[in-house]
Amino acid sequence: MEYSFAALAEPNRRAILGLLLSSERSVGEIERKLKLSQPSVSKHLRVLREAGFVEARIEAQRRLYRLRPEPLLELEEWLAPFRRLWTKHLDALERHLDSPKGRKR
Amino acid sequence: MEYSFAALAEPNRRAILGLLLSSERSVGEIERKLKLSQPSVSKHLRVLREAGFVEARIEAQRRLYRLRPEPLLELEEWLAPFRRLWTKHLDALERHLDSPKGRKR
DNA sequence: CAGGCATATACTAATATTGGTATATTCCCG
DNA sequence: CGGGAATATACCAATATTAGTATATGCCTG
Repeated sequence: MEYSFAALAEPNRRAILGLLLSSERSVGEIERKLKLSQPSVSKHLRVLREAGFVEARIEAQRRLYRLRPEPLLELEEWLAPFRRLWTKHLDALERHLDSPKGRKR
Repeated sequence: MEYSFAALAEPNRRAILGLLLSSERSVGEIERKLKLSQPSVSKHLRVLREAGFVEARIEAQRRLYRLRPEPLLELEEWLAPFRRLWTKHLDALERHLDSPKGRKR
């Protein structure tokens, strides 16, 4: 969890995840699609890999990267408690939380 | 969007959002609950404010901070396309999305 | 097996982020 | 109105992140 948000803070890394959404890709493909330098792509992929967002499959000299769901799922879970903020039933919910039991002080 | 992930990358800032989940809080309350220095809290709040995650209400010398849903909602939306990665009904879902109506291209 | 392709890594310089300390600002209250 | 409380900001030092350039590694193919 700690590394997930940091990994996603970089726009190019989010772009890479977006690319991988449709299919697995080699480093070179990512490089060309996003117009990044090869070392830059490799380094971003490393961060994403260490954070668990992607994994690589080796095919000859290529590395084919694909998404891994886990960290994204955790993101989803982190987000869950905040959903009530924009849920339609906000009013009823708040009234409930403001009831004697729900209050903190 | 650009600033959202960066803002969330910092653990103390996520902790602040967590605190605000239950109710609005003054800077001093946050400071005590999270055991952070006052300037540190103010600075994190600034980042959160500029990214749209919180807003402040002034009450005498206090600033009462509370959550704003917008950036979290955007996060949710950014996440949406990735949901299919962990959805149980993946197979059925894909078949549905591949049907004439659901297709993009 | 030599050359070339695909990818990773080391190193460096530039820039950004964070925490700390000191100070400024605003407002309340006696 | 003077002092103190609550918060913000400026400044600095330490550390982290990023892109770039050069180089290393591994694996095909002729």
